[in-house]
Amino acid sequence: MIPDDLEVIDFNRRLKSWYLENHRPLPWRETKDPYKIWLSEVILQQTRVAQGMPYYERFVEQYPTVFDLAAADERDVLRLWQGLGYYSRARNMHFTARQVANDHNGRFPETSEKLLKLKGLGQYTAAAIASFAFDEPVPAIDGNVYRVMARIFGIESDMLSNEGKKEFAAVARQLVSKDDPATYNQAMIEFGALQCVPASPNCMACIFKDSCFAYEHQMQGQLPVKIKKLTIKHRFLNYIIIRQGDRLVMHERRGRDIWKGLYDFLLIESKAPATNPDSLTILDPNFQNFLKKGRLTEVPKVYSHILTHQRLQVRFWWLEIPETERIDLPHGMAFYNHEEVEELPKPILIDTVLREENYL
DNA sequence: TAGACGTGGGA
DNA sequence: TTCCCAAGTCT
Repeated sequence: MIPDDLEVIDFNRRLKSWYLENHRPLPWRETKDPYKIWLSEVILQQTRVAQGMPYYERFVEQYPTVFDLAAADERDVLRLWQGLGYYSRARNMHFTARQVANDHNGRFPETSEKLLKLKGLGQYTAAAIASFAFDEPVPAIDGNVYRVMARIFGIESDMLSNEGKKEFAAVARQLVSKDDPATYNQAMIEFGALQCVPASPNCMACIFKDSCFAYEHQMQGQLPVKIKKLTIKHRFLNYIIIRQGDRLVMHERRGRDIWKGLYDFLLIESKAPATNPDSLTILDPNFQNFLKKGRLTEVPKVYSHILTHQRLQVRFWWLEIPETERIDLPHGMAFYNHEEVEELPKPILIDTVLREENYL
């Protein structure tokens, strides 16, 4: 199971030659700039290359250096991030940019140990940056690498458990090339992404088919072992889009719920689908007040939005307030004109609805 | 430390 | 439709 030194040398030689012939030319691989490498790594956390690529291009364009990102408003950073998901990545990235700019003269720490102290950088990302930008011989273990190691070396422990992670890390430390850790880590990741894919890998075309544990035992479908218990919560969200002229009432989401830092509308959450708005007045006294001042129209379509741990069923109502009415908004809520609404960071669901309703 | 955190794509 | 997955991290 644990490879000996000779096996490690052979493995590295084969892997590197595969990488040199087969890797994709990705922009963040053309640079040693730790800032750009960091941007790409954060963007790619739990994200496919195809999905992250346009965001990477836009961030580099908009914020060419860590100082540019540090100088930006968090709101604008979130807006540029809109649609990528896991928005804490954007908030942490912005925080870290300011820290690097202000406390480190714009220079990123050069070891994985120090990088690990920065917000938004865990074991994987710290190792990735340390090896890619500074050639530190540390293994960067992401989902691809877990899969490659589990299959080739037959590691059957749960990659999501702490003991499992330790076992993988121990093997990974043996494997990582001391001469060229940057290429080694890129190669492991790329090999997992292109050849040793999660579903139906083409093992006939694999350079390791003569020595792969999973192939030998036909366990490609069982490895790696991931034991996850995921409970899906169903929620019913009812949004009142208060509108006066071209202005909408929006507010920034705070607290521990989803979409923190993003903007949405007056939200009334119910325990069951709310078919008539009257039932919502009981749940929200503010709504009752607004209702008297305007005209309510329902958006007929019911939206379903799926998150990792939640399944959202969402309804929208427009509440049109005549220009002559003056209304008091609850704390944190404000009117935003058309241009401002466009510029605000919003959950993709909100953006979609505003487009489908021909507001944006 | 187990659970939470987005979105889109493919089988 | 439903499920799983995708360059993980935070609390």
